[in-house]
Amino acid sequence: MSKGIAPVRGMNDVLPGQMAGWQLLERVTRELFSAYGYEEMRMPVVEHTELFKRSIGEYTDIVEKEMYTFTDIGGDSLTLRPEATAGLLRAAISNGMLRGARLKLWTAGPMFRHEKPQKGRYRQFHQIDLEALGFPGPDIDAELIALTARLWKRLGITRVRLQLNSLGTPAARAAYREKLVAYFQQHESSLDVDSKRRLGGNPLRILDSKNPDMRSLIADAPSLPDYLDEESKAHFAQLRASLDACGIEYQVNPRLVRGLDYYSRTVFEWTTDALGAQDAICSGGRYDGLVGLLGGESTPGIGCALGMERVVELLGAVPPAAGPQVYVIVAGESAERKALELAETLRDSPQAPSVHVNLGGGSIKTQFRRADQSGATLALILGEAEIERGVVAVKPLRAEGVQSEIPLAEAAVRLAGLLNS
RNA sequence: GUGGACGUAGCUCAGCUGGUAGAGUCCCGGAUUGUGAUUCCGGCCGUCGCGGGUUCGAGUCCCGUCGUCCACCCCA
Repeated sequence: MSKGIAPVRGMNDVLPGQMAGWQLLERVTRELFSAYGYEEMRMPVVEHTELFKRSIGEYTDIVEKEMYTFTDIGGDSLTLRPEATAGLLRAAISNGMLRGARLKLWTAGPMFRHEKPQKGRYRQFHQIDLEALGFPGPDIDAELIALTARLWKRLGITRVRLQLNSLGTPAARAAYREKLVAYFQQHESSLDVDSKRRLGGNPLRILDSKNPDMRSLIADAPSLPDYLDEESKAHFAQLRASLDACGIEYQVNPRLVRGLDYYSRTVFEWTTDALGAQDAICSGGRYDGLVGLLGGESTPGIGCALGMERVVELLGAVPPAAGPQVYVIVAGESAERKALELAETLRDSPQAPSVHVNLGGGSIKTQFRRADQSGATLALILGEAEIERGVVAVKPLRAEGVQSEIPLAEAAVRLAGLLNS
């Protein structure tokens, strides 16, 4: 045996036993998104590096130190997407989908960020992403949030909390940022190491600090809501009124800022107390300037992304898919061919039951154990004795009942009767 | 990127102050001729994460490295 090859750090295999949760999430989101009028689309996993620099922001953690960037054979700088919004907008622009249109779109797939792996944080992770383009008002903001709230309900997830904030227009945000930097510079000596670093890059993130020593300093800092422009205030008030009307609980958190530069006005984040430190399961916001920034006709937009690994973790134990309806036990090598033939005949029949044939041999005892473990409703036993008489033995595995025999020629119909009873 | 804990059969783990690896489970076979639980018997499975060092001798001590987990950081 030669030496094994390890998986790439932070990149996980999803094994058959874990798929039930993923499939449940995928099925429920697909149905729900469609019901709200969102259409699916798919984009490449690789984009030009410039796309992410321009959208996410050159001085964000993601762009500065977390991107999988490489030069391809043609000499282009390409990057494995660290998030979905930029690529989706690029695709909408590239394909001429905007032109004043109102679009509701969703996509899902792997994203890549070179972070230190931790529970709920992986280097390849999966997001489901929703984007609504061309809707300026707070109505879409409210509907999008209502959709996510309904998603948790459908999935049976209860330990979640919604936080909400408005960052205002880029101009208002910039003005606030200046005030904030000035304030923290005055108190630079009391800043911790992380906050000093953030002061130059993303000073708003200082507000998010978990360091208790910073609490009083942060409490006295200029507050973002005081610097909001009138239109943003009105937008936010209408959003809140709509959420109230829909009975969606939320908490306004003036210190909720996002790590991506493109957000404006509404930002929101769903968190849970059930996952440890990586507690954000879905977050997003409005990005009215982003389409223009990427070279498209100025179009308002709002979107959000949910982390599939994290949500699947919250689902807990999802019952596995049902086993086959029948399991064919092959008594003796001489019956192998006939067993395959029988299975194919059954699959050809109008009833088309799900059939597993025992493959790879094994004693009768072992085959019965496999039949039991497969979850099959009925076991069929086919051996030389049965073949000679033109029958197959049938034994119920789940319900009480005795073993019987049915003619091979009528197998499909007779089995259908037994399975329906 | 920083700090801490951990890394022994496919899986869950035991292995005290260093003496040359063990249990349960899983899988396979058997316990009267072709029948799933349980029980019993037998079989299969390990370069003790990897690489150095100390020692007569290391799974057990030291260093490094890789990985996992937790927190910081970041974020979905």
